[in-house]
Amino acid sequence: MQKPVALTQLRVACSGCNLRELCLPVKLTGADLELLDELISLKHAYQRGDYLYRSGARFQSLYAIRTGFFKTQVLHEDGREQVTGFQMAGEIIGMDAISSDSHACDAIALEDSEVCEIPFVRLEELSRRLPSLQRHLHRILSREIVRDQGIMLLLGSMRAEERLAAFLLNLSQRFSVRGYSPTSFHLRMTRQEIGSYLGMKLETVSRTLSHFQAIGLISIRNKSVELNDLVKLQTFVGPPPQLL
Amino acid sequence: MQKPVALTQLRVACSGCNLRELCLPVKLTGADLELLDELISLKHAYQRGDYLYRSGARFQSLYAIRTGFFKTQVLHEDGREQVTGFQMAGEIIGMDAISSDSHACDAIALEDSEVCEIPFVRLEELSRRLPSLQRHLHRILSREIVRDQGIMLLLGSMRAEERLAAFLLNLSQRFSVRGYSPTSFHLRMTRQEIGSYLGMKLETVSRTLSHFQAIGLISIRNKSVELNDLVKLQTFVGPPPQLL
DNA sequence: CATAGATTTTGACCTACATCAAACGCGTAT
DNA sequence: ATACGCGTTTGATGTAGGTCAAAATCTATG
Repeated sequence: MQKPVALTQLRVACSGCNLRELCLPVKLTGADLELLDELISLKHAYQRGDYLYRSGARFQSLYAIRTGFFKTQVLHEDGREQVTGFQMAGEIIGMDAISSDSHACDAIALEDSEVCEIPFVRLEELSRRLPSLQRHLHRILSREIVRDQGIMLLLGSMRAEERLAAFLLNLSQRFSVRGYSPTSFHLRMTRQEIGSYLGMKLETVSRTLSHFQAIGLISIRNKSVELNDLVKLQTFVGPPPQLL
Repeated sequence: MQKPVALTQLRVACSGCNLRELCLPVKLTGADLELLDELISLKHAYQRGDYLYRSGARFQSLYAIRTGFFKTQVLHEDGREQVTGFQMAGEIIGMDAISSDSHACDAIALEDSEVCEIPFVRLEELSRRLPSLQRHLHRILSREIVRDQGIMLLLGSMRAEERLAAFLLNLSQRFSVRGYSPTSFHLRMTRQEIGSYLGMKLETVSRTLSHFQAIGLISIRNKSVELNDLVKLQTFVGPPPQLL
């Protein structure tokens, strides 16, 4: 079931990684960066559908996504699932597991992906020696908290149209930061997964996307989206005009 | 507006605090605990309605709640608000601010409260020297992430009845850990605040509570609740029986 | 302790979204 | 090429919870 194929052990380390600016090494330089390189030597490849980790599994490492796309989900014992996030290159995953030494959610590859393993005990050691790394680790943890709060706002107080608009804009922004087009991209997840993430049914996702397309806001065919008007899309995040 | 009245500077420090087991000092002993004491010397008192901090304010410290009750909320620019949590004694608040050096939410006292200020830079310094403190800080940050994921599950995939049952059980459990009755307590928040937190309108909160009372599950009068059957309440968290 | 304002409850009605169902498109295997 | 299966779209209908409104109750203040 789990297929962590150890990839090239070639030193394609942080110092040479083009995600340096986004990922864990932010602001590290020279000798400090080399110390981090030593720590993060293992790369693993995952195929679409593979689990990076499962809920309940013993916690040992954080993972930095090098390439590809993951989703994280929590399962309620009654079988209901909630997608808690979609992660892309440069993002760190697995932080929920620190609190209990075991993973609190599943992480599943949505396409063929590569991750760097970050043994957490060693990361803690190193961050004791490098204050700037320590600070950055804290920022990453905190950023996750802020992200989650944003999703609470979305789930707790937005309507379906707003949620979907916010979702598309969020993806757009993240692709943009990574040098991809902010207006044209592939959704790696199903309507069902989007729906789970946004607290709505897949049919509602589909209908709402169709509606956006009908009014010319987006063009969508299967998993390819084109955002035709980012500014107008932004106005959909917020109460309908007549209520202002 | 903000009234941080510096309280007694008497050394009512961590080492003598009865929240020691719940709060930041977990597992610290002897000399290490004294180092933490030095750091956390400032106590502040807040009255009901006071802001502990506001969204956008510069980040300097985390806060440990000594006594009282707070809520945190994020405001959407259009005025909608989402309550993101209710915090009680022994809980650490303000961690969302680490990522951007400014607070991402408001924290407001729901009753007269006291907090210990934890200057974050100094906490980082100390946690570089004390691995067990470092680990605990990471756990606290991670625990917040897990908590938020639980709320996502709640908001994204539960019905009103389930959310409210889960909410009451969560409070029950937290009071219990603190030595208070798990079956009889005061809600410090309004129906509106509960509703905001749980993603429903105050009328729905009120109706659902009335319903729980009608079937003998709880007794509620204003803000005093009595949980008459914790086990049965638990069965309300989960899909309705006919779907199993 | 009287009054005003907030909070809560309850009722009647409405709507956004869910549910159920059918048809369609597309990728993959035979 | 054909068929199977999964994901998606679209339509028809149902309902949980929202909205609006009024009454009841609580709380704070002079």
